[in-house]
Amino acid sequence: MRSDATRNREAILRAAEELLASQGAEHISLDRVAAAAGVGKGTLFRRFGSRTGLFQELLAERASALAQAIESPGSALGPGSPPEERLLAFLDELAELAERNLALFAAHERACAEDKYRDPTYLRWHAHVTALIAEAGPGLDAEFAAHALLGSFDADLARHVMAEGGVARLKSSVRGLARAILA
Amino acid sequence: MRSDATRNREAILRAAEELLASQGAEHISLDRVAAAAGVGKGTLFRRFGSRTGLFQELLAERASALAQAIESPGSALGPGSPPEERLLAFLDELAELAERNLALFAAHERACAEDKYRDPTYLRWHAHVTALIAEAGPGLDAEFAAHALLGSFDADLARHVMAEGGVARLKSSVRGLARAILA
DNA sequence: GAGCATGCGGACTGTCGGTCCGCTTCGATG
DNA sequence: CATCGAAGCGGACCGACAGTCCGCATGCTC
Repeated sequence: MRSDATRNREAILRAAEELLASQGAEHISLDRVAAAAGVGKGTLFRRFGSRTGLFQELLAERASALAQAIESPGSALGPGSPPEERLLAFLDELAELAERNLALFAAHERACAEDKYRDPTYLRWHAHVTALIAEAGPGLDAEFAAHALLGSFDADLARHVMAEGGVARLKSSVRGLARAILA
Repeated sequence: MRSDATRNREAILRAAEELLASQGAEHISLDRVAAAAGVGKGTLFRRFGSRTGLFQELLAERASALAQAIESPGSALGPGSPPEERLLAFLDELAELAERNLALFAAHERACAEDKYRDPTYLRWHAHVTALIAEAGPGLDAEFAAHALLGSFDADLARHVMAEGGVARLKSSVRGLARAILA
């Protein structure tokens, strides 16, 4: 990749973040993002392919720390801890992530409306949760339960829950659901 | 309402259903619905206000039998039965409804993307499920748990689950989740 | 059958995602 | 440093679509 391309890529991602932060998830058109990045629309599309691609990459970026934490031993999240603990810790982190990136979550959902289950970040999360549920071994459809659990972080639901009670309520409600599933 | 208005209203709803059945949820533009109904676009908008309004009414129509069943005593669904039984019966019915109306569910979701929690049909379902969970009385955030449970009927998730195992799997997975929540 | 509220239709508008292509810039090579 | 091809750029352009508007038609009431 040429150096100007790299620079533009970064500019676009930062512009998108800034618009999400300042305007919320609605009314973020790609024209606007391109303009804010000081870049032509063609450039945006060459880099990211589509609206979907842009928000997927943005989410992947924001989720990368968590993705790493999942795989490195030494915390409650990582391999080595009992599955129950890992799951609860993971969900807590996800709640934090959702709180800090509600607008991004919303925009991402909107952009991935078709093929919601083909987003790489979501797939990783889902595989992780499914594995943990299966490992903890209740007699449930683990794959399904994982989807249901991750559904808690649907942007609208999360916003609604946090509107009364903040992240604390989101975390504790999700933990309650997770415990019920594991029991 | 004038008689031609009533007739057109019906024609629009039937045309929308037919397009959903024949084309799936994507690419159903309101122009197309109006054309298929043999009606001008203005008529459609005067009747239903917006895309959202159209699909909300269509869903309400399809859900009306269930809405009635919920309130009339005499079946497992109705008042008089123990909350657990009522909940499971309700979810079974919802699964049937979802199976028969997958495309409508999808279109409805798309159309209600903003304000998903302001749809009257969803609100009724949610109130019902919340009440039943609260009545069965586990130490859970009933409102939240109801959203999570209803999330099972997200069109994409339902399709995905039914792709391997049909309604039977959807029903049993949802029942499993519901039992876990009530336990 | 006259008068009018109600309703009709479809041309029109503004917005947006995505494409296209002639021009520019980067950076490898000698 | 000069050359040159490949990589990248930008923004005019396109097609689709939700939603509006208004002059005309139609059903209803008296």
